[in-house]
Amino acid sequence: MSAPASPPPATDRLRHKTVSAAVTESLRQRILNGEFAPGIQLRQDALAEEFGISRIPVREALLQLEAQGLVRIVPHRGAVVTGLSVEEVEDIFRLREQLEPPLLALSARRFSEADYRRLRSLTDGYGAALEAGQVDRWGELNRSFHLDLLRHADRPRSLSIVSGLLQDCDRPTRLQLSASGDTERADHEHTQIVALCEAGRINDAADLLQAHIAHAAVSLVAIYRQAHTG
Amino acid sequence: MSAPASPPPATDRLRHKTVSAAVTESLRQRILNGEFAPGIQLRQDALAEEFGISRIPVREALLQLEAQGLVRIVPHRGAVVTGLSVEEVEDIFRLREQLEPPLLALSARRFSEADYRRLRSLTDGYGAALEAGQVDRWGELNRSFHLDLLRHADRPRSLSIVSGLLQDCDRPTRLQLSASGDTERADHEHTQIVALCEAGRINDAADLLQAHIAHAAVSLVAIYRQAHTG
DNA sequence: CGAGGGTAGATTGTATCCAGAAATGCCGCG
DNA sequence: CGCGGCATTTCTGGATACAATCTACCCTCG
Repeated sequence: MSAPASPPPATDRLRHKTVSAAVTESLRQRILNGEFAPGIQLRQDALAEEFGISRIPVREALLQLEAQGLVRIVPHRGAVVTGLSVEEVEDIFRLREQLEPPLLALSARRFSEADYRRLRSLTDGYGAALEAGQVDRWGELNRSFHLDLLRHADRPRSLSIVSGLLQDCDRPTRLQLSASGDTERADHEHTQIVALCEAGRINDAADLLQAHIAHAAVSLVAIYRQAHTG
Repeated sequence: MSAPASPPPATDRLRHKTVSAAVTESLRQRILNGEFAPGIQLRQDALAEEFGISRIPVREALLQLEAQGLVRIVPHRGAVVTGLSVEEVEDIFRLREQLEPPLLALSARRFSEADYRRLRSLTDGYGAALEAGQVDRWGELNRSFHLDLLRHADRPRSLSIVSGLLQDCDRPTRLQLSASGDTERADHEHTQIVALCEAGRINDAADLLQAHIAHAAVSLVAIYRQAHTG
């Protein structure tokens, strides 16, 4: 679409440093948004023409996406968008249950007033996005919230892993949003976790976080299983 | 592949499907072996000339390595080999302590006689590599052993994460090998873990695995800290 | 003599082009 | 009428060439 025909405009509003990075981000968003469903084959030529660029940045973007696990590249056969099996979804949520609560316990002790303000603004935006029905917005806010909760845990590798898990949760979670109605509970739990941290009840906050993840897991797995069997 | 002298032996005996994959593997091995030390800048042109290929596969290889966390690419400034800080090493071992034992408990119940044979052959090769002083061989064997222990846990994402953790342990662990002498204990612990599994004492095996990882962690962190302060 | 700017070199990022492999369709044969 | 081999066609992988950017050195000016 939108035949660019203008090299200087700095890749529209994406003022990324390189075209590769911009394409990577764009494709990532589109995959997470479901515009590219699992199983879809991404052809380099078509994408390059659509972006108005050469195939080289597209190939590098696909390489990065493969490393993130969003696509799978088979030699000489191209890149296909990956889907998550029920087992993978269960595994991801189990890992989150196992990893996030102890990290929260470490992180919560170092929260400053600015951190609490930021967390509250995220929960507020979360509720607003819910009412406005902005599903894609919600996913990004949820991920930011959970990562912000653990920000001060000072465990770089753990945070990197959790960040990847959250990204992979993001896709199927949007299915849940459209189908299920327990997003208000999630919102309430988010708010309560922050309140417990601020009250110094860190262990209770960690327990609630675990329960929060478990809640999301059960409803999501149920929906996911239903979608795959029906 | 037409021009350069000898097409097939270009990437030694690595008969990978694509040149990119071959270069990726070769560079990965060299970084893990310490041939490319942290902080070293990898220049695309030099690598391309050395391999007798163009820069394109080199770029794609560097992209993949960046995704694996082995190098860091800064736009217009090239790729530098990353090093692990003491905090990262501690974090990685803590994650292994947390993740591997429960996975072993799940996996051990499904071990077949063939699995035990394979595990024993790995521990045997491990000891042989120790005596022969083949440090690089040891790293690969150690990683294979730990992954084989968890192979039947049926947790795809967990295994993928642990695999990454093991790879990152590999580099600093080789420092430990040259300096410390407690590799025999590691070998003994490996053997004992397998024996406990075979005896059906799965919980004991999981406990020993955790202790095994903790042992490696304390000696490695000590050496690592010493190397970084001195 | 030191600091700032400018130019030249090197290095990365991107586009265009060619070769090889895989999928597809067609034709001939059983 | 169905199946297998073969040619075409399409797509990806790689090489070469060009443009943009950063770095480093040197020259000039205060």
